[in-house]
Amino acid sequence: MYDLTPRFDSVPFLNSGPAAEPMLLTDFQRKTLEHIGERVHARAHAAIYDAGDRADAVFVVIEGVLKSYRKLRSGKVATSTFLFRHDIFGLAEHGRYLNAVQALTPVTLHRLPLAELVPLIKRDPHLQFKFLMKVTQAVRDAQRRAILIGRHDAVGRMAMFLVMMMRQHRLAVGHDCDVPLPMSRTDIASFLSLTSESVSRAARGLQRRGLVAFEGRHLARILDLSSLEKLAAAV
Amino acid sequence: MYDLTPRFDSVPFLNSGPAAEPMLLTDFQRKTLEHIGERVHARAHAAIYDAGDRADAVFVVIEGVLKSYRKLRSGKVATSTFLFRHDIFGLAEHGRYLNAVQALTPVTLHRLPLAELVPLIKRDPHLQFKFLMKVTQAVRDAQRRAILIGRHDAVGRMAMFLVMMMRQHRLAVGHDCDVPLPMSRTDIASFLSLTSESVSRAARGLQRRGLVAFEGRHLARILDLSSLEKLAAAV
DNA sequence: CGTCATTTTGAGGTATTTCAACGAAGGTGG
DNA sequence: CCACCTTCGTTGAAATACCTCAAAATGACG
Repeated sequence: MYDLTPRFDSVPFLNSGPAAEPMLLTDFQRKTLEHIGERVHARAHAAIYDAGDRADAVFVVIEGVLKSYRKLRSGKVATSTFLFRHDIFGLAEHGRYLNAVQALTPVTLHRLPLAELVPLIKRDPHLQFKFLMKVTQAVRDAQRRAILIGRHDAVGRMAMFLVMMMRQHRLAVGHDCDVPLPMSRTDIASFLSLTSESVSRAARGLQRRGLVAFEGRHLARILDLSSLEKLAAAV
Repeated sequence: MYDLTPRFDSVPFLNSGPAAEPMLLTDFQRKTLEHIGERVHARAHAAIYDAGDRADAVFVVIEGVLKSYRKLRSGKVATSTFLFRHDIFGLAEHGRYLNAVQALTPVTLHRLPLAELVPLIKRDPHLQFKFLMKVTQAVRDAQRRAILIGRHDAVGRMAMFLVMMMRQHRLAVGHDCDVPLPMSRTDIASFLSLTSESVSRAARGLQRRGLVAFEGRHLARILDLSSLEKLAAAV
């Protein structure tokens, strides 16, 4: 009647909330994955793979931060996501990676060869379901980012970015007003589809309004969270 | 060692190309899905569900076109995707739909209750894998759209949109220069993160340059495909 | 400690957004 | 079936915001 061919909105499936089925692997699943995978270490600025490389594995971030980006014909780079602990990456099409991935800090990865992973998840539907949840979350994030980029004001986009980074950091560290920004302003700019000049001005604008204090280039101290969130939510 | 908690870049998995494992359902899988699902019909402009509704099913588009959108606090609507034949939708979080979905034309849907679908795909890993491929494709599309919106020129975005619609149409009809546009200019505008005025001007600009001829509001005749694609690719 | 890339700051250009009004289309009721 | 009304779409002119180009300042790295 119908085939599952191309794109689609969204995706479904379950709640994916803290309350619902937690997306934790069971001990057995974890052991199984570690069995087929291998640890990979990389230094800051190291390239994990380039766009167009033959896609033979997916990776799980164990430690460190990376960026996933694409070079456009115009020479600009479009950063699609920043990757943190527990994130998975390796999006491919026609057997080739779609994005390039580069380490921003020293990283430890778990490399899962597709030749082993695909048969494994085809044998273990519950493990596959964890991956399905992860991919679903990726769709949610991508939609959120599309809304973010749709905004036309630079400071609003910067505010949303800081809130994103804060949430990301809190998942790991808990409540904290100091948000580390491992990426460069240029990276932030390409993620927000702005020029680095606009990012600089937006950051200065937030600081002038007393919402954030930037200490150096890799730390943002949130001073007025509620105002920042109000600004970020004012889409 | 790590849990599969939140977001991640991308996603992996296989080629998903015409050559590779075709994303067609086997006869058995199709029959199984039809067994748990039910047909749903809706008229044009009918709401399938609203954002925040309890998410208890996902849908497959059998016939017709829909839009998936989100109302923003500012009153603007952000259209996340248009949904065509074979597309799946029903993205949820914490048990609630994230987007609202509305029919643009009369539609026929296949409604798959989660209470039945989830156990089914947990029993049938090969069927689940088809869904995994679909979700992966959604991530690809969302990334592509993010790049699209990142462009700062309205005519370029309009060109990309027309190329997208053309490819979508060709999947169904084959080679054809007449591209139907079931959605309104306002819908296009909110999909491209532009004002409807800008869409109107961009359309007029493309027509003036002899690339496209708009016949009425719901048909675009592609006159100079190569130039249009060149414009769309000039990111 | 010196070099070099990144970041910041400034001024001007250009694009889209806004605001406002007209024209066209679609849907409803008589 | 026609007329009315409401919504959507188009066009014009002005304002705002970002981008571009250029140069100085900061910070990173060997």
